Amino acid sequence: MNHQHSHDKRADILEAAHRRFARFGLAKVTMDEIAADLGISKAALYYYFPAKEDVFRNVVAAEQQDFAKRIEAIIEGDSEAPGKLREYFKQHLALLGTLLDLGRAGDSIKPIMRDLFREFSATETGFLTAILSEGKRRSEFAVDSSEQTAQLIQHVLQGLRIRFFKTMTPGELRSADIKAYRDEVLRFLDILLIGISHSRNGVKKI
Amino acid sequence: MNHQHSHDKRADILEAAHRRFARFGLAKVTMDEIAADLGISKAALYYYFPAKEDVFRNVVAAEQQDFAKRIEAIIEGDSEAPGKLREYFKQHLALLGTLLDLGRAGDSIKPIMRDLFREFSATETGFLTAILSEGKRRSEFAVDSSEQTAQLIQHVLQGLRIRFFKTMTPGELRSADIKAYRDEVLRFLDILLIGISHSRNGVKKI
DNA sequence: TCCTGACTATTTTACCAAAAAAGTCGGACG
DNA sequence: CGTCCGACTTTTTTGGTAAAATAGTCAGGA
Repeated sequence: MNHQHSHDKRADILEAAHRRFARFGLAKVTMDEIAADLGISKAALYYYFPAKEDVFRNVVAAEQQDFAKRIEAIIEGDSEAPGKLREYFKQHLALLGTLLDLGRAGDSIKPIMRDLFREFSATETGFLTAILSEGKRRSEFAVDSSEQTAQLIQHVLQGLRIRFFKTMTPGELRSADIKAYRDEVLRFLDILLIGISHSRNGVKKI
Repeated sequence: MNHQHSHDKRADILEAAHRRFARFGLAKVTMDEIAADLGISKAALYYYFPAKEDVFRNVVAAEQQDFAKRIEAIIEGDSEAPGKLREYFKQHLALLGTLLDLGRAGDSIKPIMRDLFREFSATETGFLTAILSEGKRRSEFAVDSSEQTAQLIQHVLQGLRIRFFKTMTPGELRSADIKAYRDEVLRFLDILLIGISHSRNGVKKI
């Protein structure tokens, strides 16, 4: 919208805040520190943002919007629906990696992150529904309800994510653990792709 | 097994404790109350159980063992593997319903429940692996690794469960919500059964 | 062996005061 | 006017402590 040469001050603040949040987490970053990083006073921050939480939300929302942009591009593309679903999963995992840093330092942050994810989940369901619907239209997927299936996929991803971080957060999470998580998500994707593929047979629903 | 404590006094205690725990949760039940229910002194409880937590663990473990018995019977049975997997899911949901009551009153209980579930998860993976392996042997299922797939299934179930209670526990959970959860698990089962069915085609793994 | 009453040890709760951080405001400066 | 600061007020977190509640122990009795 307004990126002329003059640095958008809000963007600067968001960037500085992002660095701090990624390193220490919401609770362990003070507004004074962010202000000091930028060489301005805390009061200046409050000129641009009404609250600390608002700064944090904007940092996360920015990442989510980048993700949304990438997914929209994928949906617009002309590959087949299964390929799009694969791409979606790939981007989803990338987003998670980015948000991983912001989400540390638990407890005080949890309700906020929950909010952020809940709001964004509607968007994600929309994307998944779009991909599934297209696949259905093109006879690449066979699903009863694209909406319902999209929601199931999202809930499984969310569930695996929550489960993962619930069992891992004690102690820093090693990249090996993250890889295990990635692998499991991709294994789910494989089963899912067959499970919703159009050319099914041999299984009777009871 | 038990000629230490002759009669079923332990069972009596477990039963009384179960009633209390199911109604109020671990944190809101005192040993004095359980003892009073049985008309004995608190010290008597400590004759049979070394700690309050141990009583709780035994209550939960009893339910899990009942579940294990039922699953073993199912595995021994002679139905087809997909049917066994369906039965497994059905029993799994039933177990969850039973444990639901015990698991209320959060925070103090969480690490204990986590322990209980974690220990039991090895058993559950074993059951799932057995069902999947049999299906594979009988050419009813096509899975690369029964073990890995069993683990994935279990993690998805665990994830959906955690996700569900994480988003629902504020406020009492209504039976309508539980039904939504059940439906989602069963929808996952449908996709899973197709996804691992032997007669797959038309989808290339990339 | 099974249990009790009376004990001790530990955990939870309530409270408060001090410190830290969030958030506000009148006014300066270009 | 839009941008920012210093000084201010308000809210939240922290730390410490005492009382209450509850877990857990023990010597001994039936």
